[in-house]
Amino acid sequence: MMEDVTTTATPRRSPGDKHDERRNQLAESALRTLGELGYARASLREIATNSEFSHGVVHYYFRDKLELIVYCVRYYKARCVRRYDAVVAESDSAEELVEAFAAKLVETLRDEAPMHRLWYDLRTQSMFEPGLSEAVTHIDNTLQEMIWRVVERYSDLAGRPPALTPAATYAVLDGLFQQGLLALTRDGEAVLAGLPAQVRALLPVLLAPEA
Amino acid sequence: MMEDVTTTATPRRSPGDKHDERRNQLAESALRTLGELGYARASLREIATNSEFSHGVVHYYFRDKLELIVYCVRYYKARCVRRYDAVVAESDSAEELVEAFAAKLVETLRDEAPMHRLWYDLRTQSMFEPGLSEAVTHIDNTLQEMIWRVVERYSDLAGRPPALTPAATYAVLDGLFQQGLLALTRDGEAVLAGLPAQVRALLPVLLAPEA
DNA sequence: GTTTTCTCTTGACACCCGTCAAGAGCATGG
DNA sequence: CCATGCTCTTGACGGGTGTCAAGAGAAAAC
Repeated sequence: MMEDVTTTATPRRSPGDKHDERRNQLAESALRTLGELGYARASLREIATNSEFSHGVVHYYFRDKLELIVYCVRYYKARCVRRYDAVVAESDSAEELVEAFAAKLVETLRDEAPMHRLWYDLRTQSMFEPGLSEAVTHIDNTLQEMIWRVVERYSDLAGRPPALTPAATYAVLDGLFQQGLLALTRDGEAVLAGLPAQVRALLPVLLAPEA
Repeated sequence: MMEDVTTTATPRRSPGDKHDERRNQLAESALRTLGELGYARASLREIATNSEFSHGVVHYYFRDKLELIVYCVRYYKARCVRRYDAVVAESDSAEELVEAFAAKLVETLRDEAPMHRLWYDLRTQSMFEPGLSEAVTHIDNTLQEMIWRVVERYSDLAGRPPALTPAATYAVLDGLFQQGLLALTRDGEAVLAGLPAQVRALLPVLLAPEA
C-alpha cells in the first residue's frame, strides 16, 4: 500500500492518463449537449445521457458541475485558437488575406455554430458567476492574440500600421462575428453570404489610412 | 355586461390601465432581480420577493414566465434607446460629439451595468430559446438605429461619409461596449478610464478617410 | 484463485422550480 | 347591506436539479 510517491486529489492514477482520457470523453459529450441547449438548460443527467455513461459518473471525474464546465471550456479552447494560423501563413497579399479570413469566418460560423453559441453563453454567464470568470478571461485573451496575429500580418502585407489596440481590434471583430452568429441562428445560413462584404469593408479601416 | 368594446385576453379591465400599472410595477421588480442574477437564476419567487407582492401574483398578470420576461425587455427598451439623442443634438463639432459620446458610454456602463448584463444575457439566450428571438431582434434593430443616428450626425459634422453599413457599424460599437462591460464586471470601475481613448480611436475610422 | 483496487451504476436525498387551484380580503355596485 | 366581482395570498402538485452514498462488476495485484 502507498507504493507511489505522486499523490493526487483525484483517485490515484496507475497509468496516469486514463483518467484524463475519460475526462476528455466526458468533456466531448458535455460540449455537444452544452452547445445544443446552452449552459442553463444542460443538466448533468442530459450530458451523461448523450454519453455512454450514467449520470453518476460525472462526480467520479469532476468535483462538481462547475469544474466540468470549466474543464470543457479549456478543452474546447485548446483546439480552436489556432484556426486562423493557416490564413496568416498562406496569404501573400493583403487582399488575399482579407478573402481568406472572411472565408474562414463564414466556414467557422457555418460548421461550429453550437460551439460558438456556447462560448458567448459562457462568457455572458461569467458576468453572473465569478467561478467562470478566470477561464473565460483566459480564453478571451487567447482569442485576442489570435486575432492580433491576423491583423499584424495584414498590416505587414498592406504596409500600414494598425489603427487600434489589440483589445479594441478584437472587440470590434468579435462584435461583427457575434452579430453574424445571431443572424445565422435567427435567419438561417443564407445570411452568411453577406458577411464577406462586411469583412472587406471593415478590415481596411482597422489600419491607418495611407499617407 | 360586455359594456366595453376593447376585448383583451387578460382579465377584463374596468379602468383599463390599472392592470398595466401593476404589470409595470412587476416588470420593474423583475428587471432589478434579473439584472442582479441573470435570466437563468432569477426565479419567479425571487422576483416576487423583491417586489411587494407574493409569488403567485405573477400568474395573475402574466401567462407564464416567458411572457413576463418579454414584457420586461420591451418595458426596458422603451426608456433607453433615446439615450444618445442629447449627444447628437448638443454637439456642434465632430470632436465634441466624440467626447460626448464617449462620456455617455462610460456613464451608461457605470450606472446601469446590471441592466446591460441582462440585455446581453437575454440576447444570448435568444439563440437557445426561440420565444425570445422576436423581442430581442426588435430591440437590436432599435439599438442599431440609435447608433446610426449618432454616426450619421458624426458624419455630417466631419464632412466624411460612413465607411460601413448601419449593421456593421452597430456590430462594431456593440463589440466594444460589450468588452467594456466584461472588463468592468471583472476588474471594477477603474477600467472605464481607458474607454474614451478607445472611442476616440475607433469613431474616426468608421468614416471614410479624407480625400 | 483470492484479495485488493479501480470504475461505474443505481437509487435516493433535499432542494428549487413553474404552475395552478382554492380561498381570503376588500372594494364596488346593486 | 348583501352580493358580486376583482386582487392577492397561501399552499400544494409534479417534475427536474446537483449531489452523494452504497454497492455491483471488472480489472489488477499478489
